[in-house]
Formats: sequence, structure tokens, C-alpha cells
Amino acid sequence: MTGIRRLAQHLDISIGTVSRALNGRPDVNEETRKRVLEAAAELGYVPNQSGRSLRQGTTNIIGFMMQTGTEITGQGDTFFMSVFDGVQTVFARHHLDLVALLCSSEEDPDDYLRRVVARGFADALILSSTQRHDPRFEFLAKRKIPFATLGRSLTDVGQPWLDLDFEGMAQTSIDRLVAKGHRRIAVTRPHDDVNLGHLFVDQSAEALAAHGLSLDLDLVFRSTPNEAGGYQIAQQLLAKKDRPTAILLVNETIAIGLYRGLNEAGVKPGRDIAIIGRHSPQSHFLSPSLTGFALSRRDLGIALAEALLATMPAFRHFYPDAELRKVWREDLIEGESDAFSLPA
Amino acid sequence: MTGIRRLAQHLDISIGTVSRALNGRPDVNEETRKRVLEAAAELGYVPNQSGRSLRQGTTNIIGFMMQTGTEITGQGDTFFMSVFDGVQTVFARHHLDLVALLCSSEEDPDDYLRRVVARGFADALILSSTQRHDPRFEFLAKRKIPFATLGRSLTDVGQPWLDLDFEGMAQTSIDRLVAKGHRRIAVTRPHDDVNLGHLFVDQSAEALAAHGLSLDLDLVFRSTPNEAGGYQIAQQLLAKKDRPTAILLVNETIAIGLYRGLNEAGVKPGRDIAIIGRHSPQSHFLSPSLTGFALSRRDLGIALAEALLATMPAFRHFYPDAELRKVWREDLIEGESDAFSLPA
DNA sequence: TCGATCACCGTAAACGTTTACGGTACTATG
DNA sequence: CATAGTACCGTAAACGTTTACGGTGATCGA
Repeated sequence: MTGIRRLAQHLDISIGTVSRALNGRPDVNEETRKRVLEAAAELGYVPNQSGRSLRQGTTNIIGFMMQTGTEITGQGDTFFMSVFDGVQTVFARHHLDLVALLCSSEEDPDDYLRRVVARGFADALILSSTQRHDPRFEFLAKRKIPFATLGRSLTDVGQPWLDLDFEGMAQTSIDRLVAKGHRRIAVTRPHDDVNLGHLFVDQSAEALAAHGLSLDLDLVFRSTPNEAGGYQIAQQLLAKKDRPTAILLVNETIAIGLYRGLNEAGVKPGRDIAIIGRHSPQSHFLSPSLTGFALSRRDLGIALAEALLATMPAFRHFYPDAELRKVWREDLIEGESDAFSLPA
Repeated sequence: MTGIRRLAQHLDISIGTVSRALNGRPDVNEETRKRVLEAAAELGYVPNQSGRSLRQGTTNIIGFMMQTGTEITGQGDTFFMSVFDGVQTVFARHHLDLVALLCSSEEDPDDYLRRVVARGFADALILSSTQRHDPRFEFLAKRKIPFATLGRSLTDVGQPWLDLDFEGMAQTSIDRLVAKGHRRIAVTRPHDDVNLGHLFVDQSAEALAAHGLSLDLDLVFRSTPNEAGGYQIAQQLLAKKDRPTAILLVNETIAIGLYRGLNEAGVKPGRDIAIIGRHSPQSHFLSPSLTGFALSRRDLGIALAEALLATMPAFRHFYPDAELRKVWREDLIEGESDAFSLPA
């Protein structure tokens, strides 16, 4: 005798009534509903998830897929932890649980996703590390699994997405640097085909063109999106005969390695080279302080969750006017790393 | 017509045989097994997890519980990602899936755990952020849920654990500093009741006592285990009239904030104060370079997973001589941050 | 008084698996 | 040839829920 049956026996009513009472169905006496809820709390009854989802075809779980090979994500634990926290505050309102689906670095992400979906793991998914062309989108769309992505892609199946405003950052940065007299400006991008790299570089080139300048392809640095990558960029930068006077960083973490590499060579940000990057908890402690873009990760998570739910029939009416696709603006925080101007 | 039934109809055999074939049961003709496997691959059949776990009472999922409030984790940026990767390489051998169970900062961890267990989410669990007294352990033991923990606790229900060698680090650090002539040595610890703080401080005091010195309680700094906490410690350190000549950092990330705070005041590590900390990907880029302890997080994850499986009846025989409880040694990497000696 | 409506509740089927049990055809053994 | 054993396979029950359906007693209107 187990689960709901035990509870029903204890109350001397049928399991159907117990289930209805717990699930807030209208056709049950308020008096008995109260008794059921009390008994459930007393006995510590929680519906078995397997039974429930087998019957309903729904799991009340939303999966956030991420790769555990850290070089790939380019974001750290704390980035996602903060985003998760925002996502969860929304999901909690609907009794949905967020779990992180961890794809090992040894497994193909597409295969992993297929497996997750086929097993009926989650009702909906959030994807990160979106590729410029991402086959996962088409797969999920075909299976009619609701999903949202953190990051745009050229693959478009109508899914909601949130993304950071890489174009805006490129535009603002270029304008700012050009106004300070810079002409040779370098940009960075991740080494792989992640979409944000394309957006950032393309917009940088466009912004430069608007000023009558062009982006020197020799000044587009690819690196792994972590501290080591930043250090490598410093080496490449220092090795250039005609060194650029400024550099744009698309990733949050490489600033740390870059600072270190430059520092070893006696090249000081804000005096010998201008740097504009993106802020993270760590970057606030760089010296000289970094000029860079910052955002509320928690708010980002909230918006992402709401965009996802707005596409799910069961929750759509809660979010009638959610923004399904949004470029998330970041604020520029002025620091010392681009403090100087060049002579005209 | 769905799932296994469709597959069976397609092959014109019974669902029982299909199931047996897929699950590697002996009483099925190898010829038909081959046909079944081929058809399954062709049709992309994957057993529905709800049906399977309802029947078997097992989910093939191992949950790694963590809190999404980032200050709580207290580890470096990609600490967990690396550990996960190690854990997964072990689990993959047994067709187990690792998911991160994310407890929102707004929910009580004990409640969350109760809910997860009652719902029958995972076959086993890994817990982090272990408290000095941790009621979760007793709860899981009573429910007979296998689990392992990343971190020791005074609560002992016989579960396997792995932990970092905080005592060893304290001992080595103190010995090293005393040999260099230091007498006033400060130590840090997390602000909350996480167990490692006690271990570290206690052992530091003991090591000092062995040298005829005592730990000044005024030199035990509590902080949030992140960059901001390190910055605060710098402020407190600088405000002391009789400033300590050395400081031990138990956390990986606070070094960054501490460096920044000291740097602002013109206090240079390795010249004006000795620092021994712990390494993370970020800390490799501090300047002057940090003297600190380092470990392979991936190996740690592997050991943790093996310890857990060694306690589960279904997998025990794969790991007959796994170390169920282990203090994980870290190697000291010499840097410049404690380079100087004091006059005798 | 009778039928209709209503509030509430019990019954049983269904979700997709796994597996105990029994059955069939074939082989081996005497 | 009879029997026992073996290899393989089909049948159906079970896991814990939810929910469509029908049933009961009470209330109400005519």
C-alpha cells in the first residue's frame, strides 16, 4: 500500500477524490479537500513523479542544457548560477522545477539532446551555447518541444530567444574609441562557431566603416573564451609590429588573462592601450579598472523564463505580452582602461 | 500505437521480447536481438523514462544538488563544471545521467531535498555545500537513498565523502610561513557554517601551537567566499593597527579581491605581506603570482562518482576497492606572493 | 409527487514499461 | 518412443498516478 492509495485508505475515501483534492479540481467538497491536504502534509505525501508524468505526459520539469566542457561555454559557474536564480523565481510560481542537463564534453550535443527528448525528460528546454547554425533547433521544432535559447542563431524556427546586445556593444565601443582618436582597433571573438562572434565582429566592421575606417582582418583575434585565451591574445598583440591602440573584448573573462599578459610586458591598460570589455564579478577587481558593459544576470534569467512560458499553451495566458525575442541592453561602466585620448 | 508497442508491431513480435532484447536479457535469440536493435536505431526508439522508472522504481539519474545563490557555492568560476565533467565520465560507463538539481536561493535546501526525494527524481544524490551539522544526511540515510558528499561534516551516517585537504593546507602553510619568520598570521574562513571553515581554522591554530604560537582570534577573518569578500578582507586588514605579516586564504576566489584591495593601498603581496591561497583558473593570472594549492577538479569528480557507485548495490562490484572517504591532497605551487622572509 | 438539476464521490481505464509465468517447439537422453 | 531438458517467446500483471464516466443522494421547481 503506497502513495496516494495509502493516503486514501487513511482518510477512508477513494483515491480519485484524493487526487482531485490535491490537484485543485472543482468537483470536490471544500471540507474534504482540507482534510486531504492536512493528511498529505502530515504523512509527507508527495505524488510520485513517474506515475504522474506517465499519465499526464508532462513532467513539470524544464531542462537547461549546458556543456560541462568549460572552454566551450565561455561562461563560468557564477554566470549561470545567477541566471538560474532568475529563471527559477519565475518557474516557482508555476510549480515547475529547473534542472541543468549536463552534456559531457565527450558526448555529441545533438545526440545528447535527442536522448533527453526521447526519454521524455522535460516539458521544455532552454539552450545555451547557440551555434551560428544550430541543428538542435530544427530537431526540437519537429518534435514540437517548446524551447527558448540564450543566444540568437541563423537557424530560425520561430523559437523565443534572448541575447545580449553584441551589436550595440560593438557600436558604442567603436564610436567611443574613434572619438578618442583611435584608428587601429582590434577585436576579439571566440575560436568556435558560436554565433555571437559573428555578430560582434560584423557590427564592429560596420561601425568602423561609418567612420570611414575599415576593420583590419589581421586584428581579429580568436581565442578560447577564458583567462588563458586572454593571455594568448596579449602575446599576439605584443608581437605585432604595428600594434593597435585599442582592443574590444567580447568575452567576460579574457580581460583577466589579457591584463596579466600586458602587465608582464609593462604595457598598461588606459595608458599604453585602450581596452573595452565586459564586466563580471571578477573583472571589478582588475586594476586599472576596466571600462566595460554590465548586466543583471538575474533579470536576464527572469526574462528568459517568461519568454519560454509565453510560448507554452499551458502558461501562455500568464504572460500575454512577454517579449519573445529581445536583445538585452547592457550599460557601459566607465573605468580607467580606456582613459586616454590619442592626438589628432 | 506508441513506443515499444509500435516497435513490436513493426517487427511482428511481442513487446516482451522487444523489451528483453533491448535490456540485454539472456533468454532471447541473438538473431532477433539484432533485428530489434536495428529497428530501434532505425525508428529512433528510446524507452520512455516515466514508464520505465515507474515499473522499475529506478530512474538512472544521479542528482547533484546545488544552490543557485552564487555566494553560497564559494568555489571558483568553473569549479563545478570541471567536477561535473569528471563525474560524468564515470557515470557514462553505466548509462547513468547526471543532472544538476538547482535549489533556488528562495527555497529551504532541506525542503527542496525532501521534495526531490519524494518525487522519486534520482536514484542517488551528490551533495555539496555541506554544513558542519547537516540534517540532509540523516534524512537521506533514513530514506535509504545512496548519496555522497563533496565535503565532510560532523553529521556522520556512514556515507562516502570526498573533501579537500584543508588540514594539510593549513599545516603546510603555517609551517612554511613560520619558517620564513612570520609570527602574526591571519586566516580566513567563510561567513557561514560550512564545515571546511572550522577544519581550516582549527588546524591552523594547532599548527601554530606546535610552533609555540597561538592564533589570534582577532586575525580570523570571515567573509563571503567571493571576490567582494576578498576586497572586504583587504579593508579590514589595512585597518588593523598591528597588521599581520601573512594571511592564509581558504577560498579560491577571494585572492582576486584581496589583491585589488591591497593594491589600491600600495601594499604589495610578496613584499609587504605574505599570501598563501588556492589556485583557480583565474588566480593564475594574478600578479605577483600567487603561492597556493592546486588540484585537478576533473580527477576529483571521477573519484567522487566512483565512491558513490561503490555504495550502490547495483554498481558496487565494479568498484571493489574504491576509496569511500578520502581527503584530497593538493599540491603547493610556489609563487611570488610569499617570497620574502622576515628578519629573525 | 415526480423529474430535473446539482454537488460530490467511487470505479476503472489508461499512460509505457518490465518481468514473472507459462507455453511451444525442438533437442538430447535413455 | 517417451521423457526430460532447453531455448525462445507471448501473455498479462504491476508500477502510481490522473481523469472520463457514471452513480448516489439531496435540493428544487412545477
